[in-house]
Amino acid sequence: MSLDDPRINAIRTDGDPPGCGPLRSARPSSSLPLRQRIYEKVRSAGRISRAALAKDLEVSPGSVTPVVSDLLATELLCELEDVGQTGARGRPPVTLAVRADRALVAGLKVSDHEYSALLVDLAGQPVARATLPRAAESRSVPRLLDDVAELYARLLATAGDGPPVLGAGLGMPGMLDHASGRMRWSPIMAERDVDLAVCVSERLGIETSVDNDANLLTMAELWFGKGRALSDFAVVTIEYGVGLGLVVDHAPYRGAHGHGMELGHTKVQLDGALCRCGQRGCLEAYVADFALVREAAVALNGEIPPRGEVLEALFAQAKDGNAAARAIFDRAGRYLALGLANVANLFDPNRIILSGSRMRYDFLYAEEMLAEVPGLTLNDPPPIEVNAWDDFVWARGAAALALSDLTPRLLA
Amino acid sequence: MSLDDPRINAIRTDGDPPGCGPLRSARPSSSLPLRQRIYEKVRSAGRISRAALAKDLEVSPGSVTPVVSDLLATELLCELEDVGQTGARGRPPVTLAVRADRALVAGLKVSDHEYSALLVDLAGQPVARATLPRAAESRSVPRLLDDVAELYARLLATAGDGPPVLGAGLGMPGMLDHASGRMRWSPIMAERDVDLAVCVSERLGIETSVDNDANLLTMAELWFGKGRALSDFAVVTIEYGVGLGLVVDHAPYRGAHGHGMELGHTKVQLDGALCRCGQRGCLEAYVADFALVREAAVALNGEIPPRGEVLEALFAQAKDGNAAARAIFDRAGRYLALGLANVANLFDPNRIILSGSRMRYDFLYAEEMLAEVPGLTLNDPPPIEVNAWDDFVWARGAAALALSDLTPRLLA
DNA sequence: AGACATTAATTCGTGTCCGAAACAAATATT
DNA sequence: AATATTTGTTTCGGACACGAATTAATGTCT
Repeated sequence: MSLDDPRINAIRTDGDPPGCGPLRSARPSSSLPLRQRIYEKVRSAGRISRAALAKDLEVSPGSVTPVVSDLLATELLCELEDVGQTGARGRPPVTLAVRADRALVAGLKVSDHEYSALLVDLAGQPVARATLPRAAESRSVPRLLDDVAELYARLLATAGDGPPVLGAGLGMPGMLDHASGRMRWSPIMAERDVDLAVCVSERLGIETSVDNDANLLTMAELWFGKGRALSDFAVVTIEYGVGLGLVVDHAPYRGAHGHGMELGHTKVQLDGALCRCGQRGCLEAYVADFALVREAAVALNGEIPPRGEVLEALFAQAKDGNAAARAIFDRAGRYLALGLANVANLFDPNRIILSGSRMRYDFLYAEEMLAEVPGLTLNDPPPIEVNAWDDFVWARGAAALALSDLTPRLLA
Repeated sequence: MSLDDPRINAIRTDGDPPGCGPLRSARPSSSLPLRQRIYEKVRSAGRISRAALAKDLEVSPGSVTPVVSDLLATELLCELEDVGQTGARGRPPVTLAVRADRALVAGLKVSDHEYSALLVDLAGQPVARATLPRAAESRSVPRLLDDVAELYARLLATAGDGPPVLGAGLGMPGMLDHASGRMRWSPIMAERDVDLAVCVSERLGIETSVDNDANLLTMAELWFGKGRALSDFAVVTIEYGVGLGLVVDHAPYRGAHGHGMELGHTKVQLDGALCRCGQRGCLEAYVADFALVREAAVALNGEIPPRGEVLEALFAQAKDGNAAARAIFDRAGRYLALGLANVANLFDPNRIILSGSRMRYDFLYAEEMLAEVPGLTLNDPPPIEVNAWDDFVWARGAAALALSDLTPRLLA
């Protein structure tokens, strides 16, 4: 099989490591069956030999061979014969890779204005994408199911014939519990306490996991992004509100109740600015869109641009030297720095990743904002970096969620 | 062997469950060898039959018998024959318990004014205690080692002859990394970056683990306190500063770098009150002793009591109707509530335990302070409770640390 | 060219761990 | 006394993985 063979995962050309998924398994050695550890290691590494597998997993070579043979026989792995280029002495290793074409999983993301979807193979490579505009009045669960089914149908149509789709992940804003599959509440839905995973699984006819959007982003960073090599990190995102995802010991941490972490509603000021949640002093009330927009009228001398363009106009003014506009962003930036510092102080992560769509952090003058953080943390703060993705990150994270839930079933 | 036999752990008379240690093991099933899981389960339960062991650990009864037989043979467990009181049909179960008298571990605590130490048996029951006043000038590592050795000698003298001491735990304020055994920095020491665990192990002649004081308290709650049955909780303490300990999935979480969490230096106000750390707006700068004391002069009309009695005098005045004194405590309480709310928002724990010595939370009018928290969290806050211990909690936590580190060695 | 070193992968014997089920023991109920 | 019920033990077998010896495929050295 050649490297161009579509069955194996494509070679990345950028500096990122190949493969997908966390670089080290979450559990300590010997918790999971060797079969799963080997498969996940191959997927994570992208391409790896048996000998390297044995060394990395700290098992004897004699234990690797039969497991790999079985995985080859069931066509979950394949051998790449023409890798050549040894240069070293000794018998050249046989490179292994996952059979990416054995199955696909779908990642689905519901947001307030648009649905997006991605189909990825078992190596995590996208093979198809689709979007669907969201009708504003679509706030009921039956309607949601219709929309998701439509989105999924479009996705399958785009992909054409191919491997079977064996799992899906679905994400949306709100309080969603991945473990139970329940949606407790969502800002874009009227109902509460819905068994969303069950409903969607039945409607789509495939096993579906659900999670909230901040956790999707965290999964995207853990599986495909800058968090793959880190044991403990935090993901902060600014979209509708301020979201937070945590990774503890290479695994996503969802708290005791399974809902998300609420960085956006941590209090940064007693009796501070009013927040959408009805409380005062929330970080969101200083950093989120609505917080900036509500002050924009002053800076723009009452010339309110059409809805949806306020931030852009304000940003242009700030760059143009408008002191009031600049002051708005400055304060938001300082408060965001404070929020990040608090995350660093409370969690002591390896790194904080500001993730999401690009512009948000431009608005906040990321460089200047980040420069404030060291003055607000007791120890040296962890490296903080901005990771800008395209609009399909969320779907990518949902696909990672589906993939991580599918893997045990696939290997069983 | 009767229940009065000193070899088994004493029966608790209060409502707490018997035994010590987390009620569920941190790791998923089958990660640790069954031998260790059984021993820890017996210790955790206090008294338990083989059949119950099999059911609780989800292993077959046939797997339990040989392991227990071996543990009986090596005198790590014992059978209690006269428990009787079956009342039920069928063969009465044979109750097992750990042989508490097989060995002891020491818990040592260094603070700014006093050293305290506790000797506990393998069931976690204290068998001896000792204290040693600390000389103010004692800020060097050699002197610390001398003092700790003296403390340990006193402890052994108090205990008299008995089982061997097989391990010790040592805690002090500052940034201590349990995993590496290093003290990066401590407010009560002049040196930095000391391999403390190695030094103390050599000096005392027994295997010693180190950790910071907030984590000791967390261990105490996890092993002996209200956290035993919880999977995820936070421990907040107010002593010299404001400390935080976290338990994630039944195991203490120490962050990526092994130092403690810095709740006391999370920022609750931009450009707020000046903190000892040199930054502004830290929670500590509103809640810790020094924050209250520096405002006391105003409330006490310049009549400054002798050092060390300021808080008591201020508290008395506040209770007596002094509005200024009351305002000082009120503000501190509100900020503490804010800090607790932030912990709840960021961590989503099962519970938050305010732990430490009793008076601190009286100062802060715990009831009224706690009533503020729900107004500051997005979701319903977790139950928050005050757990008041005596002055030996820290040593107790250090002993728990030693015990948890000793167990694998003991069973090997 | 051929012996040798080196690295990769397989085979095979062994041991550990644990589950399933049959069996033995000790009690209460009928 | 017979039976039901629950606890604990024994035995067999299977799954899993280690480790040593073996086979395989290359580069290096003389």
